[in-house]
Amino acid sequence: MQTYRINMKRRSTPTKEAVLDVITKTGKAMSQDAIEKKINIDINRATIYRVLNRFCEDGVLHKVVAEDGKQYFALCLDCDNIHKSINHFHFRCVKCETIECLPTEVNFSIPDKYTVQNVNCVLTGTCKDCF
Amino acid sequence: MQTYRINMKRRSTPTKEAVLDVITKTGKAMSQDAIEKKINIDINRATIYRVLNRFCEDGVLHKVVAEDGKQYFALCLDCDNIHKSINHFHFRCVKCETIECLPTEVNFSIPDKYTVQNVNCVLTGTCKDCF
DNA sequence: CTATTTAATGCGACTATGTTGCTTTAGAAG
DNA sequence: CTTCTAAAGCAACATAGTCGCATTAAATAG
Ligand SMILES: [Mn+2]
Ligand SMILES: [Mn+2]
Ligand SMILES: [Zn+2]
Ligand SMILES: [Zn+2]
Repeated sequence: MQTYRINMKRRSTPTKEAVLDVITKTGKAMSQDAIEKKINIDINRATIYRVLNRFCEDGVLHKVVAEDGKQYFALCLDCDNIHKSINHFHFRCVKCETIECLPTEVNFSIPDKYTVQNVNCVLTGTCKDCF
Repeated sequence: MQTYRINMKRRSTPTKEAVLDVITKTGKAMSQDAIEKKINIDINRATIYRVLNRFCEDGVLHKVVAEDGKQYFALCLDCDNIHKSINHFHFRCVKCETIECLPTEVNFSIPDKYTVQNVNCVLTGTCKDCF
């Protein structure tokens, strides 16, 4: 057993605001480079990753790894409201290259003695806008 | 529409045999570097990737991308026999660092106008051997 | 307001992971 | 053996993500 304590000493910085802002406005899961491109101010690559990971630790964002091997970060607001839980499917459109959280819950039964800590499910294809 | 033709002119080489052999014996999904380490003969990195991708094209192997962003390759024999379809869950054990195909089928409903071409579902946690 | 503390940033170096172009090697078939 | 060309080797490249360390700048105390 391990004690887990959320770091409460977060400082509010322009970088954090900008990153969260662009993800919120886009309404999709975004990669580091997509965020960097869409943001007006110049933020270092490593910093963006650190900001994103901090947001994940704090439960503001959640991370998805698509079959392109890249990490995508999406708001967790959707998880609580629209989606049932954090275990929802994600959809990657090969045409518009966007990743979105689906309202579809991931259901599974797991063999005996297995313990699941994380779920990463991505469906790939064509989205409603690119049909 | 595009005509798709499977390349029938595959040659049998020691490399192909060795790669398929180690994957078969391990019985798990393996990454390029794991294969290279476990193989006795010295095979170039790029060659291993090309062999693996060719096997995928030919339906011998299938590829899974885990949340570590790496590609893992597993036998498709299991898909036909043990598993119901190619759309099965995969399990990544954080302790023994192995990835295996689960007999658990992936079921989902997709919103209207979405078309699914590929499914990539990985559960992470502790496997039965590491419990 | 200034001074102090330390979280956050920038920068550079570094580690994979995977791909591609091009030359060389070696299966398969006649 | 000769021919054809798939496959292998090699090197270069691209991208993704991390880490150490110096610097900057929020937060807070005084
Ligand atoms: Mn999501
Ligand atoms: Mn599988
Ligand atoms: Zn789309
Ligand atoms: Zn295990």
